[in-house]
Amino acid sequence: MQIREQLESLVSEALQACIDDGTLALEQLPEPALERPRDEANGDWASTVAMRAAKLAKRAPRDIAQAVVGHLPENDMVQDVQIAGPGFINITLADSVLQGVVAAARSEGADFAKSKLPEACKMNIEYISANPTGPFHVGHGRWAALGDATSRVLRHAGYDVHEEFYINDHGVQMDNFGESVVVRYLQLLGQDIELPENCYAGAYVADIAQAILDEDGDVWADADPKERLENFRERAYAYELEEQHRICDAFGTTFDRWFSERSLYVPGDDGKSQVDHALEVMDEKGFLYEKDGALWFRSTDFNDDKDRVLRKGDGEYTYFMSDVAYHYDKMQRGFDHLIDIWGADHHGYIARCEAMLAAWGYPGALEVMLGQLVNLFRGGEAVRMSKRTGEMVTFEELIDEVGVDATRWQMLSKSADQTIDFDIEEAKKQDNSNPVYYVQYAHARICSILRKAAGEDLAQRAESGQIGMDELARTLVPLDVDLSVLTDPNELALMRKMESLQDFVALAARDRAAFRLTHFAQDLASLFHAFYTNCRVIDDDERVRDARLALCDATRNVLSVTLGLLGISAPAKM
RNA sequence: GCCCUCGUAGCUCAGGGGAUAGAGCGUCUGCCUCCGGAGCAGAAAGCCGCAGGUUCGAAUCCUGUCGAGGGCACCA
Repeated sequence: MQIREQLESLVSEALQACIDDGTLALEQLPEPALERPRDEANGDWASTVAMRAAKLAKRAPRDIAQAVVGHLPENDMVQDVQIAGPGFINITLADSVLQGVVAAARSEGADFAKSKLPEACKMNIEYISANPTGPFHVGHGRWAALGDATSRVLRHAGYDVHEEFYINDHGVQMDNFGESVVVRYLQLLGQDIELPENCYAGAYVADIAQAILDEDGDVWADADPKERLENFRERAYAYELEEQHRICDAFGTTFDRWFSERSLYVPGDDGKSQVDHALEVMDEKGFLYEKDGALWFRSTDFNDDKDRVLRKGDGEYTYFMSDVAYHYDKMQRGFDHLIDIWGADHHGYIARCEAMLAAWGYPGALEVMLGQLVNLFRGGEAVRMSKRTGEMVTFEELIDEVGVDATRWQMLSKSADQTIDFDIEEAKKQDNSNPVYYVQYAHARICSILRKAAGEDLAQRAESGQIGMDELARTLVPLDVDLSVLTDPNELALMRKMESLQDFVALAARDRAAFRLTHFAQDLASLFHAFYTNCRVIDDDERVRDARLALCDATRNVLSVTLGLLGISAPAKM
């Protein structure tokens, strides 16, 4: 059982005892109301039940607190209980409990601070979802970092998470893209034609045209325009999709599925596409109607501002129709909960999407996480990032220049609700102004200490990659080493922080707030550096030395787990 | 006009209805005979945009208001 749960049951027992012997006049057993005090002088955990129950029990909060404390069962894990302020019941854990966390942090490895949920909710999380018509821009980078970290945090908190990338390969933009390549191709052949208004102007389009020219020569110059457009479009599409895969890989973002929008229009075994199926269901329920030659979804029945067009007057389906079919498909696949991550500029699209899920009888199944946009700067000067000007800074250029770890940190260290002003020069700095290196430094420093303590042989084997840091540390200090000498305030503070991670992850998952892990990582690194400064690890006393090495090793793993949840590496050297 | 996000230290931002509102950067003062100084310790710095309300208790919840950004297509 987790520490929190054990404390909750202790407080509940005490409350029940108070009610049973008439000390507290309450009909119902109140919640134990445990929280973590901000100031560690107030203990490791605190219950606010006395203040909460004061009104119902018609007693002063401090009296209630006194009664609860008086009825608290004896328990080895509690070292001290104090009543403070208006009626807080402050609980300090025994050192042995914290020392147990060190042992767990060493033995559980990547699973440390993981939670198991009684029923693992099946979640589908969709993010980035770009048009395959050009390179990712820095905004896509934010969704990549956010979606990836959110997925990792949710998974660590016990959810069953399926990550998905939706390829917008169906609309008119695909033909515009193909047409752009055609124009560049013909220009390369010396033809004097201008790029039409709605075409893509980026230099990458000319690169694709050049590649086709290199491969096929001028055979397309006089080809059938329709055939040429299709050929160029599909080749350009394949090329950009490959690029997007490559960049996601480079950034460390993996998807369980890349879902093609086109596939929604392809008939299945029964001769019907997913679009047909979704329309059928909505028609049966009476949520569709025709007006002005178009097919409409009566989304106003479900809180939308106005009804939405699914099929236009010209017979083409809208982008919204695709999303309807796509989300229908997701629900058909058995997910309990859908998360879509979108930019704040898509805010107006939320209501109609929620409406369609409500129409099918799944109100609340769709959760849209909105992220505010990213503005790019270089040394304080705004940098343009428009896809159409051809003068954009792509996401790939950004991670090449800044690095994956620093880019992820920059994208994740703020709440998704905050606009990011990403300054390339600031993010590039490898000095103390960049917290990602402060955290990584703590990890590298620990590895260095472990290597030093392990002696040349082991250190050599670790550096050549023959053994990992885990194995080195376990060879150096066994997992069941005596930790009872870890009682210095610096040591206790470090252990307390590690103990809090599981709760922290669970809350970050609940609030979809992966960015909080950056703060945890900084706090933990800071506590380690303080411990390191004040407590000599490689001490003459063997018991102290071994216990402290174990503490270092535990911290190393917790830093690694925390950075791992953010998709950031934990280097053994830097 | 309507909808969403933000407004907290000089700057960038945390803050789960609870205790004296925190961190990093910047500024100032100290700390290297010893395990990685990308480090540590300390100081200065705030009517939490403004005004009401709910609550035992509000930076946090509600209403209004001012300011900044984003959005309100038979585009994708």
